[in-house]
Amino acid sequence: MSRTVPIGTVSRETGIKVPTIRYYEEVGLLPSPVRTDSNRRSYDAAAVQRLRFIRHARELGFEVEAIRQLLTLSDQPDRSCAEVDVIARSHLAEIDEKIARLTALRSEVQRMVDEGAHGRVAECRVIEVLGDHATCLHETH
Amino acid sequence: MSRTVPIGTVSRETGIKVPTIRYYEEVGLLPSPVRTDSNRRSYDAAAVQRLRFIRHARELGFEVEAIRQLLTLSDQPDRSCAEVDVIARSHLAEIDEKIARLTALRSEVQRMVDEGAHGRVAECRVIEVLGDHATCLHETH
DNA sequence: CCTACATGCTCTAGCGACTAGAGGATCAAG
DNA sequence: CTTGATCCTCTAGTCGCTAGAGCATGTAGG
Repeated sequence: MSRTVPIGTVSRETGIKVPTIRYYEEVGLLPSPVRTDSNRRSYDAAAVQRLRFIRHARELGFEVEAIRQLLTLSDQPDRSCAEVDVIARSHLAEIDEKIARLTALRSEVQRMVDEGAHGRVAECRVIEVLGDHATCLHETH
Repeated sequence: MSRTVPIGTVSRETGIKVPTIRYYEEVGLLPSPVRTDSNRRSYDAAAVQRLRFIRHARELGFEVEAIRQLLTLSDQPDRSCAEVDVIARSHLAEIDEKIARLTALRSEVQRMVDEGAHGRVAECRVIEVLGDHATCLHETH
């Protein structure tokens, strides 16, 4: 029927390393593919698509568990949409928090660089700055 | 001379868990403190300050290795400022990249939520969206 | 003074999400 | 037919912790 390809090709096409693909299979993100006579994994287009999805989701910060949930839901697309929405929304909140923290960090480090930059002073401010001031982030987690 | 306190107190004061403090000692972020007669760690104010620095730096996304560098430099504050500056600047670049990726992610997931939200369609778009579109981030790392 | 119980110690093992390497089989090209 | 790339399984390592076992101390109440 449709062409199937070996794991190295899939790796090249998806940008996911070979051992990582095997790892995804092991932890149940990717169904075990058919094997050739000589026991080699052989993937079809659907598997490649699924891996592409996994890759993007990982790149975008989803944890493997969240991806597993999304994939499970999408595999049985009935009572799914609402649940997917919940997962996506909670992830959205996470993202917003990460961005907020990183933005705070940015200005903190920027200040370090700015203040440290005029170079003369024997004692650099960096440690003080991080030791004393970064209190604004204390209860953010 | 100055009062020294046990590890539990330090933990409470810094918000770092006891095993984590011992871990930081093990990996060389924190010098081994003096011990009491009964072999218990006893920390002075400097150690607490150093731990506070470590905590903030970790919270702000510095890796342990970067923190080690910063602390090493600040321990010998001569030829240090320029180097600290280099480290801080390279971290600044990292942060900017992270923020950029997360912002892209945010709109991606937002779109997922928006498009998925009108609920009727039996087949949710989420997987497609992540599988096909997120290509904008491909070569960013 | 004795008993609880909290706190400390060391040591080992586990987590997530990979990554690297050993040691061996198989394939495709020259 | 040999070379080199690719594949297989398996084990162990990475980072930054975290949890637990099993034991030794410290502190407070009765």
